[in-house]
Amino acid sequence: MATLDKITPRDVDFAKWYTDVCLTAKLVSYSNTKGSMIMCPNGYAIWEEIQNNLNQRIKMTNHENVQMPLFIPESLLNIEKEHVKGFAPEVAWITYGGEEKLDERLCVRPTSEVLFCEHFKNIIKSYRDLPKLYNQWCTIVRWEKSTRPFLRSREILWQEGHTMHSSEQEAKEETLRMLKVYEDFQRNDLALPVIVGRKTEKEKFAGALETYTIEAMMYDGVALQNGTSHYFGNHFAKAFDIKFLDKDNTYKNPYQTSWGSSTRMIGAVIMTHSDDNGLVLPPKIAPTKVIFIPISNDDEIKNAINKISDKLKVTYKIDVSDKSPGYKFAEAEVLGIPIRVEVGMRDLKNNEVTLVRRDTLEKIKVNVDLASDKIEELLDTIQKDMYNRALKRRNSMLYEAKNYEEFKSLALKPGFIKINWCENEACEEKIKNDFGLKSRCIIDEKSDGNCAICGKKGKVKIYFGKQY
RNA sequence: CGAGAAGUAGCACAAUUUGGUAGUGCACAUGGUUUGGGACCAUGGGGUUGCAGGUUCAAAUCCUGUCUUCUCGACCA
Repeated sequence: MATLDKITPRDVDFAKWYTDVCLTAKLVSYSNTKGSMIMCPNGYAIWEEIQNNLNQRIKMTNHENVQMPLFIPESLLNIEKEHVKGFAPEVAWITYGGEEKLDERLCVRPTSEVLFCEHFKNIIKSYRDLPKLYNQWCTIVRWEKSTRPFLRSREILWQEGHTMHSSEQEAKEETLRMLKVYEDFQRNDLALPVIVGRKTEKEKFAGALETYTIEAMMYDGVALQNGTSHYFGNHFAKAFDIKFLDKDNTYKNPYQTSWGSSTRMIGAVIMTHSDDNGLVLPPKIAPTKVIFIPISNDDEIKNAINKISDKLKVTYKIDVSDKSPGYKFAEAEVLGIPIRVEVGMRDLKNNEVTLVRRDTLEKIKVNVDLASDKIEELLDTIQKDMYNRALKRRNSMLYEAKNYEEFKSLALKPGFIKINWCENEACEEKIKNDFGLKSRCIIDEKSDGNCAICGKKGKVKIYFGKQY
């Protein structure tokens, strides 16, 4: 049964608090291979909720799920030069099959662009075959040097969409459409007030022409990149010789996109919403929305619970273990269950039960007959309140700098700094060297002033911030 | 990958300095009494001290290597 260890307070040691929450809520367990975590039932159930919600959105936008191979032959990976250059330092290689050394090394996919391209080459012949809108849920491997549960691992659970289009414009629209899908999902379901924009040349995906990103700000003001959507143009198509016969009876190379999001989103949810008592889950992705805690074994209590739960349309649990009520309260909080219902004789004398919100720990007494309606209403309220609270906190850590001096005075504060930028990489580099901050994303393709770093003409508005 | 720290039962720690064959609390199991914020009593089970070598009559303890975790840096769609 559950062991509830003390969680290091969030404001004492944020990093320790984070791992304490992950372990105490039994989301993950360390394995004996660095960077490969065991996702325990509590953690995996959250991932399943995320998958269900996001998968539905992916299907609604007409994408089809497929499953591609785990391995990429070295020669295949090498076809697109920029792409290899970006990924080569972090791929894992298979060099032996059983006892035999392989003639050609196999790379464990760090992302699947080349696999999809190789396949698209075979299945795309005509403009009638386009667009191809594929997605897959899978694991990938990137040999990261330092790892942390959910935030950075070597083995990553994610989804990756890969699409091909007959026109540049359609592909660009797809890139932005999926960015919007991620944004809506993260705002509405994960209650994360994300910042959305374009990555700089320096920060974009290896091989992409444009990379768009979903940036979330954690409780401590540090950024977490929570999903990306890439526009590739047709240079992978050219490199892989993917072509289709268009209406005008000429061969053309299709235009490509890809987009991905991973279990890192769970890390973002934890680092945005959780507290010193443990996990706080947004109701929409909480595997269990409601837990009933009978204070004693009286039949009257059981009856009241059944009466309420029978009417509930959301997933619930009844804690019938023989732990003390106080222990059950604490455990429900560690697990982040949005609402717990305390059912005891004292309240039942007035035909009432007590609802306790996980997000605020507020206790609300309600009539037994009205409880189920009230619970479902309260779940919506909690979802909204969690978003608004996170939004308020994030906004309090957004700054703007007009010049280098202002930037310098803000650089050590937790949060993001917005500036006008000339789009010169030297300025981006300078901020990184001077303050250790990297560009998050370009949020406006126009500027309203000079570059805060060099003072030359500004071209765009961009956020800078520290990242996980 | 560089610098630093740690690893003893599920968890937190003791025994390491001075080598002598591992202990406490919580958790776990059984029975009973309890139950509105981490219950109580009784009994019981659980360890090749991360792993591999070495030194020694003898290693949790000393030495070497290695793995994992944590912190800072570098790296990182």
